[in-house]
Amino acid sequence: MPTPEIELLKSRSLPMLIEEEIQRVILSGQYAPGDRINEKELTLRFGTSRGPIREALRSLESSGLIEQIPNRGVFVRRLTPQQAAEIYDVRAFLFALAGRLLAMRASEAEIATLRGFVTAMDDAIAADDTDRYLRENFALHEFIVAHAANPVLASQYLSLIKQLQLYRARNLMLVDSMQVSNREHHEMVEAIAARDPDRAQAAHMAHVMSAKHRLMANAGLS
Amino acid sequence: MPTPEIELLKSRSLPMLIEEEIQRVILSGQYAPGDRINEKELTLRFGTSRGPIREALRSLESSGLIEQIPNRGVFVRRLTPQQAAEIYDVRAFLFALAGRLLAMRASEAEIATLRGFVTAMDDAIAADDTDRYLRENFALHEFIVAHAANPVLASQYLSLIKQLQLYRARNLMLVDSMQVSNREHHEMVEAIAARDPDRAQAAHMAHVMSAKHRLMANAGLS
DNA sequence: TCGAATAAATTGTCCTACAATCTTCAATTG
DNA sequence: CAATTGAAGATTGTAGGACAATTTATTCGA
Repeated sequence: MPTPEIELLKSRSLPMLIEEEIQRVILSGQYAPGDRINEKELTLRFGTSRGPIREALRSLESSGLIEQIPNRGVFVRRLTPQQAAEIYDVRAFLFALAGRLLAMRASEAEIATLRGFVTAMDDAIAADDTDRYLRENFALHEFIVAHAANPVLASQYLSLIKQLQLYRARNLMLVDSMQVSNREHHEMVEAIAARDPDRAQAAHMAHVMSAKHRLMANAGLS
Repeated sequence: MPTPEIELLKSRSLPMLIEEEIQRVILSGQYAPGDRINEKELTLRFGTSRGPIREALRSLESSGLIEQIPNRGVFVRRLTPQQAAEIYDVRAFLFALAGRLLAMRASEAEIATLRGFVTAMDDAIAADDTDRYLRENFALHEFIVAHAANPVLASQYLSLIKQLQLYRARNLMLVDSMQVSNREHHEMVEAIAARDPDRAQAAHMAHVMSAKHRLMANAGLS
């Protein structure tokens, strides 16, 4: 009886829609890390039977957002600082590859777009608009990865990003780190504009590692 | 009468076992890329109902071994040379990270093991024993990734390796390329032994890119 | 032989059922 | 009173039947 909103299927299968919705709920924080996810509750929420629900959960498991414990159910994954650090290392290398690839193939239009993001972030910093900064920041990163023309890379990178969202060290971006961060963005984009793969690769990797260190420092780690 | 199979069920769920078995069948080539996978056939093969089968297939889909087409079923994924090349690029960067991490933390015992692999491969080349070379080669790569102490890295790397196995360009290793390849292994291992992260990183990346180029050349591409 | 009509097979989903296991919570015991 | 036990109750894991929607195979007619 509930949720008639999921009538848009036909293109995507029901488990896929359910998967996306559960993912959305997890990433939005409605389900917190460690929370148990109840199948019956989901059948009520979506108005489907357990079959599609269980299929969706299987899919989510391989994406690293939930953990399945036999006979006990599925739980929203809980990331340790250690695990977050490991993800950052992998992310740095993937992002470095994205930067290198983009530097080798970026069009003038793409470069203009990239510069637009950086300028927008400069504006956001000047206006002390953290929300806007974060939005533009995410858009820049996503743009770079999406335009590197390597779907495998994009898929693995996005998977890591999602997992990192489980690690809410509630690190409120300080104006200070926004400035540092955007200086790094500037170097990344200029390296791409210069069509210098090595420089771009280094800049992209340095940027993620720098973000990692900022986060770890924030969390009181090394 | 505790059969081993029942014991396995304690630790791993039925869909997981099914998933592993299907994966084994795919990687062994029994199911070829493009083949359709029939649910009913699988229920007969495994003696289970469709539920666990479908769950296993969902899991396999996110691992990139199969593709799901709505209302048509699941098919063993078919990789284009282009896609294989993309996977190689990502693999190169992940492997570079593995090399770097291992160079920073390898124990004397680990280094000895690594040298053992390289020596074994030299022997295999001398004996023109391709099978043994391939076995040791796989073991070396796996060892490096497993001992880099980054589970996220290991998991993504292994996922790529599995996908690459779908791309059977039947590139029979030539003695020639075995020699080149093992020279690269030597440099990788010595860089690790020297605890030189930058050198190890470069050597590992170069090795994978070199393998990529050998494969692409074999396949008649650039 | 070709194409259309028909039959068969397959997927996607729901439902009910039930054993195995986990969780809860109250009664019992030390 | 705290800790333990143990019986309900809940939940997961799996089976199996059912059926609409869709795809694939087959047959038949032109």
